[in-house]
Amino acid sequence: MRRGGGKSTYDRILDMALMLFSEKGYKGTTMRDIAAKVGIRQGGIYNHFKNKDEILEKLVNDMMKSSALLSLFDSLDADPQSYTKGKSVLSKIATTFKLLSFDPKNEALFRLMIQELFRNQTVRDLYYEKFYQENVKRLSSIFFRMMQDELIKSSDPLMLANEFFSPLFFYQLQVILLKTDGKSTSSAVTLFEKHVDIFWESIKAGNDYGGRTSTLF
Amino acid sequence: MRRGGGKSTYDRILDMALMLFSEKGYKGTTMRDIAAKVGIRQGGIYNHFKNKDEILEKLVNDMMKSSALLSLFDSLDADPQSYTKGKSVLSKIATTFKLLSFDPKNEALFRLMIQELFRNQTVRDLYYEKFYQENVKRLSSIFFRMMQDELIKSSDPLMLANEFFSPLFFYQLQVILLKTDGKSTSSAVTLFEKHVDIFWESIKAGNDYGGRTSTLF
DNA sequence: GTCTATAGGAGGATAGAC
DNA sequence: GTCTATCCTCCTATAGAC
Repeated sequence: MRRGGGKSTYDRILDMALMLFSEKGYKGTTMRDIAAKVGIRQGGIYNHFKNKDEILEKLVNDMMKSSALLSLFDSLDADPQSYTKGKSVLSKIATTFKLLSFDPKNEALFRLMIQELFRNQTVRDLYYEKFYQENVKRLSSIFFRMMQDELIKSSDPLMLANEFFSPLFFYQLQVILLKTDGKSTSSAVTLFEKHVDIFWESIKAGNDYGGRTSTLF
Repeated sequence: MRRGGGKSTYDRILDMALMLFSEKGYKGTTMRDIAAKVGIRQGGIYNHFKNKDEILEKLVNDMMKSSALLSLFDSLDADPQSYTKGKSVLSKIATTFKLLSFDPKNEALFRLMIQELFRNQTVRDLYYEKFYQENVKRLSSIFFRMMQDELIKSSDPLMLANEFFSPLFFYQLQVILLKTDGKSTSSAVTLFEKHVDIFWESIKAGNDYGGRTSTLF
């Protein structure tokens, strides 16, 4: 560890490795590439990591602990009032997705995750349990409570969660792809809000009073 | 070319390379791996391809020409009656997505595409123009015609296309991931139909006659 | 067209001086 | 902890016999 805000070599290796892995893939990145970015010689990395795999493992394990999305869910859970607001909760979630697309660290993690999804069992398990299942479960309980409060129509909360989540994931992929090519993201960015608008209109408890959209609770 | 239905070595190299690339990634696959699967020696591949890159290029270029989804759109365009059926058109598209998840060749292409998306400019261009843009544009024109026929509510066709497409893409990813781990896909498979149900309910021209859902056409 | 053999190089990892 | 030097393995690609 170095003092004065400077990062330790260990941390710098992780940072640079993440950037390189996310750009060129794990196999496409050499220890020499990483060392060069860090500013040390290739052999120097082995003072901090046993081998290349250990760097990837450490990065993958850190993914779990740094989910800005789950933090948001936690803060929503802590505030019982939040569920009564209905659409604004969904907007907050969509906005978080949008902002994460522009966070360099999250972008790199996303790219790494996608690239290693089929090649790496650990990444796949992590994606499925901690990213997909966890987020959909959290969303599901939000929709369930909204149904209880008769804010939205009664239906399958888990299915709603899937339907709300999947476009957000997809739009984030689009934004990150556009950024990769240095293209404008302006049109893709509007998709997040529009998704919330369309989705909310389709689930909200009937403005069309007396319609077939009665809640069963 | 060999006679009698047997595939040429050239084609077998492409087939095996696609399978291996989709499992272990381009960089993670060696020429020896490919040769072993084909049943020839490593050097023999160079009688058919200049180098490893040329195999990938050929595979990538073939992706364009083999889109079962675009074939479906073409057949829909050829049948003017199809649009009047409304929901069944969407079901047909969703079912195609679902079936493609279980087509080995499509699955391999999907995996290859995802893995190379960030690493390979050509794959990225292809994904964006031929896969994303093209499909969304086709969907968009379907929704536009449905609006003209007052089958569905009036709104932005392009946005509807995005909202309809993105869950299908996402669910296909889930199915393929589950298959990768040999897990059951039964729960994921139902998502396709449920998506169509939910989506159609949210866009169809009002059953609630006289509501705020009037079409503007 | 496929084989063997090999060139040529890149990449991961270690040893030992400082 | 970082450096230099080196080892060794693995890989792509080529040359030439069959």
